[in-house]
Amino acid sequence: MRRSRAFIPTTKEAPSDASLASHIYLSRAGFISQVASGLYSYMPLAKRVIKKIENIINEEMTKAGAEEVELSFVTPASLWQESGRIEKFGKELLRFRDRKENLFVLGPTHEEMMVDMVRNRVTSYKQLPINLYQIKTKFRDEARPRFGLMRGREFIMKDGYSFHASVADMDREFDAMEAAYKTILTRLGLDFRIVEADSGAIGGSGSKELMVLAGSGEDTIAVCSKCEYGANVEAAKRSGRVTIPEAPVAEFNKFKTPNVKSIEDLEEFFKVDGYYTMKCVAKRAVYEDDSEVVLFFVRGCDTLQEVKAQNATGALDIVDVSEEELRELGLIPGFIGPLEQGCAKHVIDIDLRDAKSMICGANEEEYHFVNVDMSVMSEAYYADIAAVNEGDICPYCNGTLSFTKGIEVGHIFKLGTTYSAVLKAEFLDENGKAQPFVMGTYGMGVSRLVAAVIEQHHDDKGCIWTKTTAPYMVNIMISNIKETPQVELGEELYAKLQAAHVEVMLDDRKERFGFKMNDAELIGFPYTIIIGKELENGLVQIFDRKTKESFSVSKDEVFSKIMDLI
RNA sequence: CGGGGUGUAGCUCAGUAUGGUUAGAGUACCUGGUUUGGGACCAGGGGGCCGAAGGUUCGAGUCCUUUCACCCCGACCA
Repeated sequence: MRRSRAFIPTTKEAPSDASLASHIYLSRAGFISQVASGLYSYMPLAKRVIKKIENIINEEMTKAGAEEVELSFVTPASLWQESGRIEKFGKELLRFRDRKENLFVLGPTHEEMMVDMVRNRVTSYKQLPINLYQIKTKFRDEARPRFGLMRGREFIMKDGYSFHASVADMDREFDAMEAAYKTILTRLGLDFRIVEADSGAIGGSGSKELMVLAGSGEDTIAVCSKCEYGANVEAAKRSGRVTIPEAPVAEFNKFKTPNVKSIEDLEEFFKVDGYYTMKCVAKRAVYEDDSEVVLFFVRGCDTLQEVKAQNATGALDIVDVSEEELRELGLIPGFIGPLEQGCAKHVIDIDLRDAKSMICGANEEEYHFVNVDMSVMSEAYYADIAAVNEGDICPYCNGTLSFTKGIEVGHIFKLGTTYSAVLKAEFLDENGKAQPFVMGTYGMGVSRLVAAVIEQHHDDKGCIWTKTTAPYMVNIMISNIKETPQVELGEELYAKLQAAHVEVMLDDRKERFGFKMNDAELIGFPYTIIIGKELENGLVQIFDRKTKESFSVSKDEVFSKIMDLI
């Protein structure tokens, strides 16, 4: 492509509302154009990058035995009513009616559509397994879209669904998809981690997220210093802590503790480590038809992980409760403990099972119990509800956990029969018995990947595309188009590289050197061939965007040199 | 969905407290000229329903009411 003919509207200034590097540079370099909140148009450069990513996904999916399909974007609301998700998704589903007043939904994900396509067509275990995927625009009417392509309302996603006759076969496919996703992200040139994730209300026996590591990521993930373990903090586990403080020595007793309400007060009052105190976090668990107050107990040095807490109760949502509500139930905020207290349901963190030497509220104004032995509460409901801390011990080895930020670019689920059962998608097994399909689902955010590449690969000058994602591999810059020899060499190289199937841009604009260089750095071509002053000595320069270094080569060798580099 | 903020030239923004000729700057764009290794310089030029609707007033970008859009924090995000 000739730069003089290309539609690449670069600007010196970023949109005032852009804060993330990917948003700023993709806007400034003329990749994307915002049209409304969470809606972006892809200009030529972005379109090229998207195609590259899609091609890599297609290649790896094909290798893994998956078949590409395309489901309609507009989906009948009746399918969503059938699965029950029309309520669950709520306002995120954009609904509208056609001229015949039939209700439709813009597809935010396509489990229902895919199941609908397969059910009654695949009817025997002999036809299984199958794995179908598509790469398509999705629409979720997010309450608050933000960060450019990172969290748009309309976005491109690869979504795949596999159908199996057994859980074991689904597990096999799940592992194969994980491996394929690993290959895809590696080929894209990304530094990533596959982590264990919260499966959420949708259930299923397991899920993993693919996290591109970047400081600007919205998710916090815990990673092990020694082994491969990584998990979203919403799901991270631990096996304990490195050092356990010395236990306080005391007899079981009820102590008067005036004005000692917070954990800090307790630690100060008894001169004891927070490890031996018990914190109560009261929440209201909201279910489909009713709600109740639930008391969550964790060690004073821990914090409640709300996603885990929600999962432990099976609630649809958990919300804060006021002190007044607690008092109405007969609870005394600041002095709530698990002993001798039956006002509300308890969930106790597993780390407190059989804990000794604990201090907890006595459910009486200004009193705490000391030297509590939790083994007396062995019948209580224990669950993993505490957030892991940096420095906690890995659940699989003796390494320690540390936190890092990640961008979720993929999520793979073992769905099981969640959808097939409710949508009555069944096959006949070897015994002629009807069984719902066992399913897996595999998502990857294509447009989010575009942003993720830049979040991980940029500098203060602009984008630094990896070789497999770059919209053009080589940029030929003619420093001064009034110098005929420069133009001639530029044209010659341009023709030669095109003939060699290299994606090449020829910057033939009547602009000054500095202007064109800044432009090239902003766009982020991996290599720029600078044809300029040194041509008098038979030399041109090759500029490497990643290292920002350039070196001279003779004009006769530049073609073979660039072919070596790419 | 709660709280806050902003809408003026393609873009980034002044101007609005205290209403007053023809609404400004930088940048981008067009013309001509000089430049040509890190976003050049000079001269000339085009470009605005001041988000929208209604109101107050002799007079509204500015004051009042309504509304829409966009952004930020939070909640939400299988």
